Amino acid sequence: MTGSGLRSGELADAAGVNVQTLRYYERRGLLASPQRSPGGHRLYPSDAVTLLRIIKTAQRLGFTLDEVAGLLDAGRHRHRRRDNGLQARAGEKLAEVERRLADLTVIRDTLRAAISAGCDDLVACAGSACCPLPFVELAERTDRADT
Amino acid sequence: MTGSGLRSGELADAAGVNVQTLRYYERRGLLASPQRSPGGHRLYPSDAVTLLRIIKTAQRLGFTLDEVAGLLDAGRHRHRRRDNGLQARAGEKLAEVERRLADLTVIRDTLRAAISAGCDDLVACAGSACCPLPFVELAERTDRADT
DNA sequence: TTGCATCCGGTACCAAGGTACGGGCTTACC
DNA sequence: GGTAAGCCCGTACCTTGGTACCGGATGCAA
Repeated sequence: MTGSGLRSGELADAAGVNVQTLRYYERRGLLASPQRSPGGHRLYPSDAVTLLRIIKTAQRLGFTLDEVAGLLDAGRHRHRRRDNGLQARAGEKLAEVERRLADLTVIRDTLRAAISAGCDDLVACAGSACCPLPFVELAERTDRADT
Repeated sequence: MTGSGLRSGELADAAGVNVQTLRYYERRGLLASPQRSPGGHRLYPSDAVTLLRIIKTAQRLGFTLDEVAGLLDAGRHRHRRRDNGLQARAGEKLAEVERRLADLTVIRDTLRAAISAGCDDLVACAGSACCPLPFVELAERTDRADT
């Protein structure tokens, strides 16, 4: 009978994730341990698909899995003391994304400048005063373009 | 005598990196194996500081260590067949950074919309038609905000 | 009841860029 | 010469978000 729940493969297919990912999310606390069949197979309620979509959306917005778990928790027990809800966390994440955007913009502009200047050899550039690449200043910054 | 070269700790301090990182870069092929003292200690030429700055700058511009190694190689043996030099690679990296910027911009706008709309619970949002969070569309995209 | 697809738990592995640890040797300074 | 700091190498570990593999058990349909 179809009313008894989704098997892990069915849920994975429906949500577009790997079966292993479901078990991983369960370990990480994002998915509650579902009911089991008498033989021990997981049986998920059908709204688990929605939950997975929520997780994927939040992840897409830049939240880590730990943060997603926190967001889901915050929604469940209404512990929200004004600094705990989605609003607050989205605000922080927005600030983070904006910092990252500003940083990437600097990187983009620097790459453009290097291309315009015709730089074609890093070592030669480092020795010439007219190269736009910031060999000294940027050496201090620790974050990279893919962070 | 100071003319004999920098010891690994001195170079690491001068370049602002960890001593272990020097050995790591050597393994990765970014730093050539330096001369050794009679007892086996590394002795770097003083321009190794510049090389490390170059590496850090390229990294900062979004190149991976493998890519940095390629850039340095391309500069050394003049193998450049027009698609191999810094110009070409910077062009590709620029395109990559621009894609990332566009993507982050979408994320930023979505976060702003969620904040404006007053969303404060992901699960509730997923159930309401008026929430600006793209639970369906974005579920398809595999890349996340930190990629 | 047989056979095949699926699922189980546990563990290992992947990328990327390092960082840490341990046991033992070298170097530098007094 | 003594002592402390520094360095050697090899190896293990870290983060994040999964993915792969294994031997064995289960579910389901014919």
